[in-house]
Amino acid sequence: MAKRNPPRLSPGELEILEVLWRRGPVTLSEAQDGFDREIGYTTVQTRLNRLVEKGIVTRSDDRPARYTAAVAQQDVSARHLDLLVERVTGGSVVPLVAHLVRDRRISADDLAELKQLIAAAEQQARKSKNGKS
Amino acid sequence: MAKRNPPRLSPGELEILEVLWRRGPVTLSEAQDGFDREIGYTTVQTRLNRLVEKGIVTRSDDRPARYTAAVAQQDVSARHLDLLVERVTGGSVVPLVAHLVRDRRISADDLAELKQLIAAAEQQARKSKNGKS
DNA sequence: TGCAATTTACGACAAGCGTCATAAAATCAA
DNA sequence: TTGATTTTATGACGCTTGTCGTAAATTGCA
Repeated sequence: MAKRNPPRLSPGELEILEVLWRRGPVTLSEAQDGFDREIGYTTVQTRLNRLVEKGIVTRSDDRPARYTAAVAQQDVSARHLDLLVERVTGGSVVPLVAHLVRDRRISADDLAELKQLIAAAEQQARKSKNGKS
Repeated sequence: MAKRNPPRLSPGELEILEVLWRRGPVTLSEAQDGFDREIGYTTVQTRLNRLVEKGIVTRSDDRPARYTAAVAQQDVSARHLDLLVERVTGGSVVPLVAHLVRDRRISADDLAELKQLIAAAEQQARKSKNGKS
C-alpha cells in the first residue's frame, strides 16, 4: 500500500505533480522539459525519487523509467482547500469563493456552471431538511 | 518598509497567524494559550520572532511584548488560493468552488450569499461587455 | 566496435522550519 | 529586600526541501 498522502505538498512537489497531471507518464527528461523554468536534470531526478519514496508518484521498471502521479489532482486540491478553510478563514467558505468569483475575473461559462452547483447544493439541503424525522 | 510577504506561509506560520487574527495583539503566553494543542513556550517564541524578522508580524516595545499580524487574513487566503488555482487546477476555478460548495456541506445562509456574489459577478461581466468600445 | 549521449545511482550542501533548552533580565509579590 | 515567576535573548538539533554534482551503467549511432 502506498504511503499515506501527506496533509500538504510543498511548492516543489506541486510543481512536479502539475507536470505529471498535464502530460501523463513522463520520463525524467520529459518532466524537465515540462517545467516553465530551467531546473537541473538531477534536481528533477531527486525530486521525483523522493516522491516515489513517499508513494505520491510511481515509477515504471523500463528504461528510461516513466513517472506517474499516484494522487489525483482533485484530491490534492481538496486537501489544500480544506487546510485553507480551517487554518486561514476559520471554517468560513464564503471569503474563499468570493475571491475566486470576484477578484479573479471568472468567465461567463464558469459563472453559469457555478450557478448550477449552488442550485444543486440548495436542493440537496432541502432534501436533507425534509428527510429529517 | 516591511519585508515582502512570502508567496506562501508554512503550516506553523499559518497556525500562529490564525491565533493573532482571532485574538488580536497577544503576548507570548496568550499566543501559547491560543493554540488548540500543547506547544512549548520557546517554540512559540522562536516562531513569533521569525515572523517578526520577516515583517509578517509586528512586536510592541512594552513588556511583555504584544504581537500583531502585519498581514491581512484575506490577503493570505487570496494568495494561497491563487497558488492553488495556478499550481493544482491549471487555472481552473470551478473545481475549487465545487469542492467548497458540494463536499463541505455549506449552510443555507452561505449558499444565499454565494448566489448574490455570482449574480454580482454576472452583472459586472455584462457591464464590461457593454462598456467595450 | 567505440564513442557520444542519456539515464541511473548515490551523494552532499544550504536554507527553512519545527522543536525545545538554558541563562540572564525584568517583573511581581510577600 | 528577596525569592518566585515571567519574559527575553540566544542557541542548537533534526528533518524536510531545493539545489546540483560526479561516476557508473546503459543506450544510441556512426
